[in-house]
Amino acid sequence: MSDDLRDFIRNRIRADVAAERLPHGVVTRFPPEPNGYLHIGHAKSICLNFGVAEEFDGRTFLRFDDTNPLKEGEEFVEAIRRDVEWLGFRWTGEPTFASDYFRELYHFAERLIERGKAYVCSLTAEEIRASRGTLTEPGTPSPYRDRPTDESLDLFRRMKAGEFPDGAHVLRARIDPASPNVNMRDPVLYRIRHATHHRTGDDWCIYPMYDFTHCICDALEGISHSLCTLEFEDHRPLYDWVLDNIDMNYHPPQIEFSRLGLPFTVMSKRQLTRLVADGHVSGWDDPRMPTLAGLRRRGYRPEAIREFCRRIGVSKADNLVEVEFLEFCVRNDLEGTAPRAMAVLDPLPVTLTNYHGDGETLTGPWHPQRAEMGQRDLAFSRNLYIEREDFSDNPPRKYRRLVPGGMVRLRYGYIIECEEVVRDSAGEVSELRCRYVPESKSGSDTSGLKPKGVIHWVDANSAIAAEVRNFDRLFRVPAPAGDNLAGDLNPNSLHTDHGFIEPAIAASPETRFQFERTGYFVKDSELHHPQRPVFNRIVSLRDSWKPKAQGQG
RNA sequence: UGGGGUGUCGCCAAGUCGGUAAGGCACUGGGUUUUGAUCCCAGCAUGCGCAGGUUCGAGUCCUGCCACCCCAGCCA
Repeated sequence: MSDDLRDFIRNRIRADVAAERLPHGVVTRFPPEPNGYLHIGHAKSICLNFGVAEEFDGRTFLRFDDTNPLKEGEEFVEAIRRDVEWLGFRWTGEPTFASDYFRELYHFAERLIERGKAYVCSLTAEEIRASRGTLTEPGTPSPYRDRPTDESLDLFRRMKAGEFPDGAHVLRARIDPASPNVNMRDPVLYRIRHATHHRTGDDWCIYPMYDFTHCICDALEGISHSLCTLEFEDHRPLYDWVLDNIDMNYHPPQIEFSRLGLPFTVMSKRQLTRLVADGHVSGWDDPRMPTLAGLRRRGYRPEAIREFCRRIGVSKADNLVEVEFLEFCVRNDLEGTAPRAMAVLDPLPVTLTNYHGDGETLTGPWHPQRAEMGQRDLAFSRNLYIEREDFSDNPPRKYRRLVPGGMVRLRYGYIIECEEVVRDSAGEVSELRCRYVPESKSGSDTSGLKPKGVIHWVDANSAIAAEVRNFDRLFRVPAPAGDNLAGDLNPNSLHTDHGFIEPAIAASPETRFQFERTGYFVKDSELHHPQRPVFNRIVSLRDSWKPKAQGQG
C-alpha cells in the first residue's frame, strides 16, 4: 500500500519481511486497559498498529489488558470498541482479553515455580518496597526467596483457592534482588485480589501483573511486533525474561516509540478522569477534551485524526506537537468536504432603506470550488443581520469591511452603502441604515462598482436563531501542573454566541458546515434540533489579516 | 550519585555501505479569488546538543562532556 511512510518501526518491519523472519506475517495488537476513554495519544498507537498491519497485509488484534479488576469495567470496553471503529479500523476476529488467558497464565506460573524461577513471598507490600532498595542502592533478598519449591507451589495453589486475604502473599519471579534495573529485582507476578472482575466474575481471586501477562498474551496471539511506548523500555528485559523461562517457542520483539505530546491539555487517564469527576467538563465527550469521544463531538472527522497521526510520524524523541498542526489537519480535511453557508454569530441589524417589496430569493453554491455539491436558496429582504465585527466607524488601516459612507458586497447578494448609523441610549451601534444598489445583484452586476470587501449576512425574517458554542484550549498553560489542575484551567474555554443561521443549514442533512469567513461548525450530536439549532465550533478559519496595532477599531 | 532512553530549522520529522542536510506545520513575500478562506509561486539549517579525534570527505565512525525524559505500584 503506502510505502511512503518512513520511520524506524516500519523500516524494521520491512527488513523482517525482506529477510522472511515472519512465519505468520505481520501481526500487531492495540492493547488498552479498559479503565478510561481513549484519547488522541491512543490514536497515534492505534494508527501505528493497525496502519502497519494494513500496509504489510497483516492482522491486528484489539486486546483488552484487563488484569486489574479494581479499575476496569464494561463501560470502558464498549467506549473503546466504539472509538477504534469510529477511527476507521477493524480488528481481526472478536476483541480478545487478557482475562481470556487467565487459565494458561496460571499454568505458566506453576511451571515457573516448579523450575525454581518463582516463589511465594509473604512480605507485606511495605516490606517488599523497603527491601527493593532504591534507584542507586541494590535491594536485599526476601527472606522467602529460598522457600522450598513444594511450599511455594502449595501456597500458590491455596492463594488461587482463596484461602488467604488480599496482601497475604504474592508470587515473585526469582531474578536478581540487586539488579541495577529495579524492574528485575524479583518483580511481583501475581497478587491476591478478592474482587469481582468485569468478565470473569468471581472465578479468580489472584490476578497476574502486567509484566507477566502482556508478553505471554503477545506470544500466544503470535504478535510479530509488540509496539509500546517508551516508558516500558525498562520492562523489556522482564518481557524477555518471562518468555525465556516458560515453555514458549515464540518470542515477539518489544519495540518502543515515544508518546504524543500536546500542549495546553492533559493526556493521562488519571487527570482526564479527574476533569470529569470534578465537573470541570461536561463528561468524557466534552468537546474540549482530547478524548476521541470529545474530538468526535467537537466535530473532528476520523480522517483528520488519521492524517494528523500520519503526519507527525513515529520516533523515539520526546515531542510536543503544536496544536496548530492538529488544526491544520482538521481544516485541511473540512476544506474539501464541508458545505459552505452563512451564519451571523454576533448580529447587527441592517435596514435597506431603498428596498421595497416582499423580498426575493437568491442562490449560492454549497461550495465555491465544488459545483457538484449543488446550491441552496438564500432569502433576501429589507431587513438583514451582518456581523457586528464587519462594521466600524473607527476602522484600522486596511479595513475592508463596512464603514460609514462606505460600500461592501453582501456575499451572493447586492452591494450596499452605509448611510446612517443608529445608536442606542448607551451609545452602542444598534442598527445600520443602508442603501442597496439594485443593479449590483450577484451574477448580473451591471453597476460597475468594485467594493474592496465582501461580508456574510443573513435575512432577518427567515433566519433561525442558533446557539453556537466556541471552544478554546482547556488549559491556559502549556504544561498543566499535575497537582493543581483546576488552577491551570482556562476560564474562557467556552464562549457561547447567540446568532442566526440561514434556514438551509437547519434543513440540510449535513452535520458539518463552514460558516463563511468564520470557521467550521458541527451540529451538536446531543443538543441540536432543527428548530433549536446548537452548533459547536470545530475550528476557526485561518486568518492572516492582522490589523496594524495602532488604530484599534 | 544506579539503570534505560533521547538530542537534525520555532514545531514534527526523513536522512541506505561515511560522500557533501527530504518533506510537512508555522512564518515571510507575491499571484488568483464575490470567504482577509482555499489554491498557486517564492523564501526559510554552510548547519545536524557541545568539544576534540579518525578520514580526501562525518549528522552519519571514535573519545569526552552537557541537557532533557523514564524507572524504586501487590497500576498498566
